[in-house]
Amino acid sequence: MADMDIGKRELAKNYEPAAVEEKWYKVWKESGVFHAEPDPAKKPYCITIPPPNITGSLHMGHALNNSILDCMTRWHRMRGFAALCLPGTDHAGIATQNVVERDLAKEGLTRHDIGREKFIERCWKWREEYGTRIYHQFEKLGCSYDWDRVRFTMDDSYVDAIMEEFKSWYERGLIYRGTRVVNWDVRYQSAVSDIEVNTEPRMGKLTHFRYPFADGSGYITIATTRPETMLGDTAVAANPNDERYQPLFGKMIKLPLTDREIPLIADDYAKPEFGSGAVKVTPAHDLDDFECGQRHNLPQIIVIGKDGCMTEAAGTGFVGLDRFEARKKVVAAMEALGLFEKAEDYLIQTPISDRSGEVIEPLLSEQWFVDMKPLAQPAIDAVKDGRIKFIPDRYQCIYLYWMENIRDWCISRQLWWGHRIPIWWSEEGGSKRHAFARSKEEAIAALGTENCWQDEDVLDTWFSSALWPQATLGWPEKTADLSYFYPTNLLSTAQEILYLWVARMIMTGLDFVGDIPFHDVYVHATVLDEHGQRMSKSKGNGIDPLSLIAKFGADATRFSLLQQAGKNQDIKYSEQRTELAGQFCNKLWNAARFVLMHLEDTVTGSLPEESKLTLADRWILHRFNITISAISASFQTYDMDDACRALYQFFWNDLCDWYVEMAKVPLRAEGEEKQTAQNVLAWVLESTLRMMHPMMPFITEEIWQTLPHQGETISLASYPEARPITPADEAAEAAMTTAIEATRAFRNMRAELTIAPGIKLKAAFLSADDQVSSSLQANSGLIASLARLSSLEIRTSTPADEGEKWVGTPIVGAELFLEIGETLDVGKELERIDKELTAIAKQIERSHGMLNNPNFVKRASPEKVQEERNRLGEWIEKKSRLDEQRKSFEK
RNA sequence: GGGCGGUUGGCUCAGGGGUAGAGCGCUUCCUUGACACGGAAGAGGUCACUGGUUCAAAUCCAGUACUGCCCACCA
Repeated sequence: MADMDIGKRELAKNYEPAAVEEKWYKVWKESGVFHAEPDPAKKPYCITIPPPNITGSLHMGHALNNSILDCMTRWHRMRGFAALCLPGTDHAGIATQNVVERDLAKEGLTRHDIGREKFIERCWKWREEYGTRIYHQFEKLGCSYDWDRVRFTMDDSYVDAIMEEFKSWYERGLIYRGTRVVNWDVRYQSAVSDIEVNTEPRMGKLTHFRYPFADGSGYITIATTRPETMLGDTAVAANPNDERYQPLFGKMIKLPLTDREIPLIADDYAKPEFGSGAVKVTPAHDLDDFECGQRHNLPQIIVIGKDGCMTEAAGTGFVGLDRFEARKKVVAAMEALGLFEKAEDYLIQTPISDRSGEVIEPLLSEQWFVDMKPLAQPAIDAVKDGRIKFIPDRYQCIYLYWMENIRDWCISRQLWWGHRIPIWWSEEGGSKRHAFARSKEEAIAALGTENCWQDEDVLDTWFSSALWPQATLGWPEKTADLSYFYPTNLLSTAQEILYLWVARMIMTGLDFVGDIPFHDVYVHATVLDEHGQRMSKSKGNGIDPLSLIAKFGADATRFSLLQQAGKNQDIKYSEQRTELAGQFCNKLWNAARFVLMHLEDTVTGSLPEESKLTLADRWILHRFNITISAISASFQTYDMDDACRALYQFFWNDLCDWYVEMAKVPLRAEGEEKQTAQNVLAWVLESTLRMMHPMMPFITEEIWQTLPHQGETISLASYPEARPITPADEAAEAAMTTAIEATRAFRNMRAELTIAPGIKLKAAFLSADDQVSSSLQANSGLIASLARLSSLEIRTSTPADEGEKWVGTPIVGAELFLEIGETLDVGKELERIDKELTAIAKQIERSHGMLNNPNFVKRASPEKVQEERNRLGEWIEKKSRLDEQRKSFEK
């Protein structure tokens, strides 16, 4: 290898990802490979990535999703689409407020200490410092995103979109002010939406109290899991059909611990079979009770305040107490009054705030809501009529079920970080008025008074992310981007934000832009730890994708995730998977080394003409063709796991294990034969790299650059396309199958008889099948080299018949023999034959069983029956030959 | 309580009416000029259970049992 040119091409023995990745990412980014512009000559392909929170750091879910997104983007880009993958971040109201407050706490401060304005400044400062960290992490993963178009949900133009959204819904009466029981997070002192609440079974008590009737005629027993709410009871309800209570309806009850009397009402919300059949009604602190209260015009008494402590309405004994303290005290007080009946252990489905982990307090409060029903219908239709497709399709049912039962959306949050609600208030003569306004000037104009103020609340984070696809492309302006790239093609995400986000994007897209926001919704698997547990900070079982990238490389990380991204199962992930993918990269690297080592400057990398190709050449080109067709089909349906499997098998088994081994013979030769092999090898490797590139961008670029290629970068090279399969392909496949099978059979005999691999043996074959015979003969050199044979000849009779020292084994259509002379170990050979005979006997039995079944012969298709007959014939033939061999060895 | 997945070799998973597949792990052999992060040859499974449909079921249907996820206001 003294040749300078070849020396230059030499690669290191092991693949070292770090430097390669940094180098190429920089090149790609700087040369504008990732940037897309509307181009009438091209078809658009667009993804707007799920914007991570500015508090976020790349986790396995991101790594998986963004591997998929980037793979799809790169695939389309290589196929000539104007491929845009648009990145951005979400201001993430609660999450960000949370971290900033924690940050403040380190200085011993709360947000109230510094005030709203200063606090928001701190939030912005956070976003400046940490809000774009994750971009760098996407770059590490190799994501080919258009960094010229990054968007943040609080960018000025994005805010314009939100204003437009709010204004439109407000003016159409879809946004309204309502007093409802909402999910109250006492830690953040804010409402949260239903979908931000998780129910968790927690052990608690079901407490039974006695409520005495006001007229002294005994008592009624009620059961509750939240005794402290009794202070706000305004009725007791029983089922109208409940005979026990029918005579008592309308009677008044003296509510203990208070000076109030409350009625016993009939409402079928009370289930007779539960507890005593009577239920206390607290309209201000329970959604059902609230609705029941509405039906009966009951007063609503708020006894638990926004801070989770008892209000004055709770009575002097309880005011100021924490709700859980109050619970104990109420029970004790009832006990003291002799009104406590019992408390039993009870598994309570407890609502927990997704963000703070606090027990949610249902609380009556005034909030802004969106009437969802009118928005939902078009979004239901768009999915039902197939304009939007869910993959896997089972998510369609889940989506439709939710949409058909949609509830109004509480959009106001009592937070500071977020989009301030663009509503201004004024008050005249005790009556409040409100109007939409983007600024104080607008508000004055709208309300006709300078004496006005803006609503204190901010919008739910999802109110802004609901606009993501259109707002990032310029809506409400009619931009060129919007008209070219919208609707986008793919939205890939985790299933937990199907409602929170996906459904709402569909609704806003249809409502504002008049078209769906994306065609495909791919819901990817959840990445679990290797024991099938959800990864979480508290469990400490999370795997950090950045450390995987550092250890094994971005390509290995991507490939290992894509490999497991099936449509049914969640992913049980262990670091070993990435390590294995890293070994795959190394294998690729070394295959490339091999190829480069054998390339000469005359190699063009273009395919030699058909007539010069060997069987091995024709076969590998056929395998490549099949593989590219399989991968393209899998990408089309988002079967990333299938695509990876096809790729892996082709590369490792077909290309490395067989083709490269077979190519070694002509590569050692001289002249045309050698050149053909070099060109085919270069062509196949170069094409394989392009085929792999969307999944493994870095290593493929690095190797591609050292091979004969066209273009500046593989990321803009064309993606290989499948061609129709020809009869010649099929012939090559058949002939190679025989050659491979023969090679395996010879190797197997050698191994079973423990013949040292280095020793070359004479081999022969016997075949009645012309095709098999000619194929074995034509490729005897190939087989001889792969199986380390000195020669391969055709025999017309079994060598064993002639008393020579041969051992034999059947393959499809032929019988193979190995001359082993004096080295034969008869015992081992008998063992080997017996093993084969046992296997054959099983097959014969099976075949016999089928063919002796008159129903099979009568009802199965004639082809199947014939197939089975042929099979049986073959097995019987093989058996008889082996039996003869066995006899000859027994002597 | 409803809905949806899963149950296939020791592990992780494909497959899917007609001879059970892969990777890892395991056993034996091999440092041969791409790669020991490698190569070759093996062992290993009545495809959760019970019924049904069928000439034929791991595969289709029904039910059961586990298991996971999503949804749900039973106090």
